[in-house]
Amino acid sequence: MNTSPVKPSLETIASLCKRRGFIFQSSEIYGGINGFWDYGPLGAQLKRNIRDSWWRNIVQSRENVVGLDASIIMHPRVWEASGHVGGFADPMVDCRACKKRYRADQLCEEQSKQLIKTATGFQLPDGIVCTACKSKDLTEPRAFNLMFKTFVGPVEDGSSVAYLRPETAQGIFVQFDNVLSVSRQKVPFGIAQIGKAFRNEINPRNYTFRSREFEQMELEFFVKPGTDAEWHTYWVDQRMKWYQSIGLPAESLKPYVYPKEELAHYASACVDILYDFPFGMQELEGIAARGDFDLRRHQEFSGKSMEYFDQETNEKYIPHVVEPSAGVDRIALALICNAYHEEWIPNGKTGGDVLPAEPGKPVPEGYEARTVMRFHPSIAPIKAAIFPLLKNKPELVQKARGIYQSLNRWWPCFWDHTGAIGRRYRRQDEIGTPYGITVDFQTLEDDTVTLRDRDTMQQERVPVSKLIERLHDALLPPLEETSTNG
RNA sequence: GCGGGUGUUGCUUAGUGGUAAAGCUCCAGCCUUCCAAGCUGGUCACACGGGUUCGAUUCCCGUCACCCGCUCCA
Repeated sequence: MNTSPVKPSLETIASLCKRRGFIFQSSEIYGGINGFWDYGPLGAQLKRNIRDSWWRNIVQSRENVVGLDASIIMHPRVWEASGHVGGFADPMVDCRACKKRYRADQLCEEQSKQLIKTATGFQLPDGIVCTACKSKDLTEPRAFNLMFKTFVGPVEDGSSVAYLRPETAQGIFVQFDNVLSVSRQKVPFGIAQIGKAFRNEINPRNYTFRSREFEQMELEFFVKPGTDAEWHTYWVDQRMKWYQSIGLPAESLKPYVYPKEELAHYASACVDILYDFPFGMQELEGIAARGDFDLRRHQEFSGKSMEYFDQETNEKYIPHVVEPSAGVDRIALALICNAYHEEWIPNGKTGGDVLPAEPGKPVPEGYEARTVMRFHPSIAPIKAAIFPLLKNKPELVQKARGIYQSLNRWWPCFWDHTGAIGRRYRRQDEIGTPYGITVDFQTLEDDTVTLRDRDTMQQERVPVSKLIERLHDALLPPLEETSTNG
């Protein structure tokens, strides 16, 4: 049932997220801080569910993938080896006349000149002009270092400089040998990690989509050289299936296959998985075949061997890697956007069908508005809400309370006894709780409750003794395909 | 970073050079035998910092944040 023909605006989404406690602005009482966001009670639970689903799919259900939790701050040489210290600091030039901005090296290259490197930074050679307006009034090249810099220890000098990791992947590469030696894995196998990463984005935008602090879920899957392409295809397929398993419809997702000229020099293939956000098709995840670039670089920079000995073929090689790298916050935002629906439902007297709400138009006579978040039950923050039909009847309240406490042991549940029952259902609709359980007078006679479905608003009577089983089945994540073990 | 817009309570809005109103939400109570009903009461706001002024939420300047477009996107 799709009842929102028109995509909600980002503002509508942000308003609901704040109102219901999914997402707040960071440091809001101080005016906020650009590029940082906090997750409220429901957002924290939603993110937890995303991480759990990913971990279950990538690590728990696969014999040949193991987990890791590396530190955020690593030895600064890690970022020299990874290329982030150099590559993350592209000097930029602004045109004072027409306000265009360029990468200094690209601007020089266009005009067949060479960017001059100085002791302190960069300098434009003579004769460089703005491509757009031909003005010579350009700013000096300014380095935008996109890594957050900090100092380890109390003394802030050059020898104590360190960086907040701009990606979690390097922690995996750096521990490759340790993990290999303790996990009894053989190529092909993977190491997975979830954690925070930090990038000093020039221009954070689109709500939480491009933030300066964000959370990644990354898998480095190590394969025998020459098998990169087939494993890359495999992981693209696996990842597309996972997105659908958490409730993103196939038609809202699109793989973007990088053409050769857009690939990094060491990569043999890269596919982004895009989601149809209110602000356009944007990436949730990138799946790259990176060859042996990372392990080889760390071998060079550390002087430690990253070679793997393949006992079956008696070969020694540095494994190649396929890297599915996903953003938790982007997935959370996609799930929220996808879940949001407004509809007009007939009130009791009128009857008739549920209508999709038309933005900006008044609710028609005989109908009332409903906002409902249609999260997939397996990722909904709250799984069930338990209500006594009336709060001034102690026997109902007591019975319902007992049911709440028994279900609460298994899932995040919500207790609500205030106001009319309809109001309580609607409240839960707006936070996407898939099930409402109501204790009424019949419950006291036959020990059944009503189980109300969020999407259809239909109710059925279920024996209290069957509730856990019913919810268990309904909330189970879809069966996921995990055939990496061959 | 550039240009445009916005900023009054949780949300949507009103309003004023003399410190602010309403609806919804929320909370408490009453009532209520299944979909935002009703009654009574209650909490909560002029983004931040300067300036002008006897007095600024209102006028001026600056800052911050968010939205849109451009730019950027390792």
